[in-house]
Amino acid sequence: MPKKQTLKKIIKQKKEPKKFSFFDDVYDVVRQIPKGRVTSYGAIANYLGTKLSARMVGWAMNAAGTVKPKVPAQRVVNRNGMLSGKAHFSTPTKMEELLKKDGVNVEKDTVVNFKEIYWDPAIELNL
DNA sequence: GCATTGACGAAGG
DNA sequence: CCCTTCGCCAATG
Repeated sequence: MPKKQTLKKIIKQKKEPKKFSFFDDVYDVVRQIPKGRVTSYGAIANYLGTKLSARMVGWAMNAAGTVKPKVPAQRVVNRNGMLSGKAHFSTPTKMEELLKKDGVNVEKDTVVNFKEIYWDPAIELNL
């Protein structure tokens, strides 16, 4: 995991032959989310130094299911702890099921005790 | 190449 | 406290 870097720099990298892009970075972080914990798009964006571009994180997740080592996108929710992306899973209930399997209680498309199991990469990975 | 959209988030009314 | 607007930037038409 590289240190914080500006999105512009990441974009620049994207131009490089190297395939390391913003998305790969996002995937990498998401894969490090411990079981039973969740985080938000904004937190990841913040960790990558682009906190104002949380949308890009979500956009990156859009391809999460298409990449090789599948990304546990179910552990990534919006700032309210709502499963905003559940519609993008194979089935609308898949995300919830996966979370519950992780030991995360979900109620009405929202993570219970979200704040308590919240995992912030910028803090946990502390850079 | 401009316009629209999007799994977000903060700020303003 | 709910709703709207704006910023962010890649992808898509």
